[in-house]
Amino acid sequence: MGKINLRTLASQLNLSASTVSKALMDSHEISTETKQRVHEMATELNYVPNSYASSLRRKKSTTIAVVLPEVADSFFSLAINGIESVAREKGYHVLIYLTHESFAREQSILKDFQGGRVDGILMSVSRETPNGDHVKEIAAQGIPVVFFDRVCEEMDTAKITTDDFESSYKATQHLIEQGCKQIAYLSISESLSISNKRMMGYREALTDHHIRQYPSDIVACNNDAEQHLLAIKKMMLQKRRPDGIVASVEKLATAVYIACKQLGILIPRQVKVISFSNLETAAILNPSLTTITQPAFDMGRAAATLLMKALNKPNFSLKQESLVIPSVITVRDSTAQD
Amino acid sequence: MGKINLRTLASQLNLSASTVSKALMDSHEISTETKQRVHEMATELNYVPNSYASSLRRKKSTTIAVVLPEVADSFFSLAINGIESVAREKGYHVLIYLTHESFAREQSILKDFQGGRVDGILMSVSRETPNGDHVKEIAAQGIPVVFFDRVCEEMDTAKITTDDFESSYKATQHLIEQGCKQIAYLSISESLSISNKRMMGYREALTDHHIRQYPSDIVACNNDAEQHLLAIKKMMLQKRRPDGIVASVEKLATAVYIACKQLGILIPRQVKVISFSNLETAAILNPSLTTITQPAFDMGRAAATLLMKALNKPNFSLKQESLVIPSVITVRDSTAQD
DNA sequence: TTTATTTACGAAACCGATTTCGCTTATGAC
DNA sequence: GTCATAAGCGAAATCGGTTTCGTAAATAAA
Repeated sequence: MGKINLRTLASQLNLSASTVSKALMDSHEISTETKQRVHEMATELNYVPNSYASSLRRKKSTTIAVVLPEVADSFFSLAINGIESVAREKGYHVLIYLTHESFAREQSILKDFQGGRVDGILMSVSRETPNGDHVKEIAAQGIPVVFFDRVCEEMDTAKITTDDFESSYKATQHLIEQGCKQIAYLSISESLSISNKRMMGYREALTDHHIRQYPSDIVACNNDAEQHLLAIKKMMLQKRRPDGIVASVEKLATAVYIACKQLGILIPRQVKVISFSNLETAAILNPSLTTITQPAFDMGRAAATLLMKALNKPNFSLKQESLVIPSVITVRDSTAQD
Repeated sequence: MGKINLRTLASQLNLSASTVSKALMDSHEISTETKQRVHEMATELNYVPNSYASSLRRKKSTTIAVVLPEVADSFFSLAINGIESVAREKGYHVLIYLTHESFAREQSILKDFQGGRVDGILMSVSRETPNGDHVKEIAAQGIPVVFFDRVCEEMDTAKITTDDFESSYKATQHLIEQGCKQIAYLSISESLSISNKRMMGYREALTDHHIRQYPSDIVACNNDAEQHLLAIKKMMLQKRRPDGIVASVEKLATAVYIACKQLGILIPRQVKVISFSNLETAAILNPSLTTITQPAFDMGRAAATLLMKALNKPNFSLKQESLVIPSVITVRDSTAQD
């Protein structure tokens, strides 16, 4: 039953395979009545075309890849939702690859794409990724790539980001307005553009408000969760303890909360916290968390939409198509004044 | 450059395509030196085999599908992590499909699998799914299916679940021990086995402790987030307001928190809350949330591992391979006594 | 020395849908 | 009535690995 292909279907109809194929593709070469007959028989026999044969012949797979560090993160899971929603609209399949922040994995994943497995790629690079050589290699094969959030600056293709610098600036400014005198920045990577842009926004805000900067106020959290917690605790136990913290990603905000809870440090009385975050629970945390909410779903949608354009419009270039969607700061209790 | 295939590679080596193919597959038919030469040339020319050609001929794609309701949920995202970790180990690719709780989508997704796109399927059915007919149809084509968490009871295949009944029983019992007299259960579906099993555990605990049950204590939350919130608020505003709540999924716990916040109802003083949840923020919520933590990552791993076995061991049957991994209750402040 | 077997490789079929090209018949133009 | 065109369909090539089968040379068995 489950083994009927184009040829067996054709023989049932006393037609040739080519005719049936054309009929199913609604070719003008085929008469309306034949198309009718073909469709009826196809549904009757429950014919489903073999996707690999089709992909092989047409050299396209209606499949896109999403390459990202992890999925257990509100930003990424929402972005995937956005991506999937447009992929489904357009009849595309979505392959998901997790790098777990490993550059080596990212490389081997991209390498595999040279086999034609996917028509296009959406990606958010790993924390370790030092450059875009591996991406350039497959882009050179004519496979379109759209970055979202964590981009490769050097690559000349579409990038969907949020206003990292500006929102980080505003976040820092908010802390200053709330009375913070010594503000720490929790970074996730030295090489990641978003981390650096957010750091620049933070720095510029400090400079503009004539607040002195200490190297120890920038804490690198480029390892696993346990290391983050240790680094944060260490920071909170030093003599010059910060009274404000800008966390560059969601994970670090929860780490700060846990660290403060363990150390008995009160938020926001002793330290105020603001974070880039898409946590659904932000409003019900103890205390509720002031967030810089990134437009995760929309970024996913925008990235996927651009990729679809690149795939379906022959001479559409991604080069000039970068897009910045602003984040929204939602003030809550974690940055409240006494 | 990026267009070299087996034949061009072969011609560079003055060998036939078949020889090169066998050499790359490490066939015993080929001499060691020839294999050496082939491999060297392959890496030099950066040869990557076309995955569709291979899949077509071998009738297998080293690709599995994961079909689930959504990804913006801690349980599912952690499960995906588990799945992906074993898929990667075994060299499998992972296609992700989101049903968004729609049965129609689930059907059309499964239908497409009849085209041979995937070798096996991991799935967690939608809230609406009334039966397993659509799954049976593709299982009948010889494609192995493993369910995780939200299973189709009627299907005779492997199912990875947690101890829904028992942990729900214990959760309810915990509320009773903490002094609750009227306990509500928030359901997500009438048809979903996990929702019903959890409800049965809840009921049996009430019965065993001689607590009278009212129909209004079981609140169906089978719609979108706004509807959940409304239903919960309505429940909390009725005369017989519950003093304890068992939430069957994570989403509903956050809805309860938000509802209580909006209504000025205090947790745990006025109502105690326990929920099935994998929220990383459970410990830092206000108040911290008592959870039934499901072994999400391990369930994903177990499901994927079984599927791999089914795919690679010819006469391995999934029928007797169901597995129950227990959940862990972590008591926190949301169920504290005064 | 002859026959049997192994080794190492190539030619060609194959997977199943798509697409080019060609052929026949019907229709239209003049 | 003749020639051009279009409509409708089929044969066969094609996509690029994989696999079967065959063959020549080398080695072993007799």
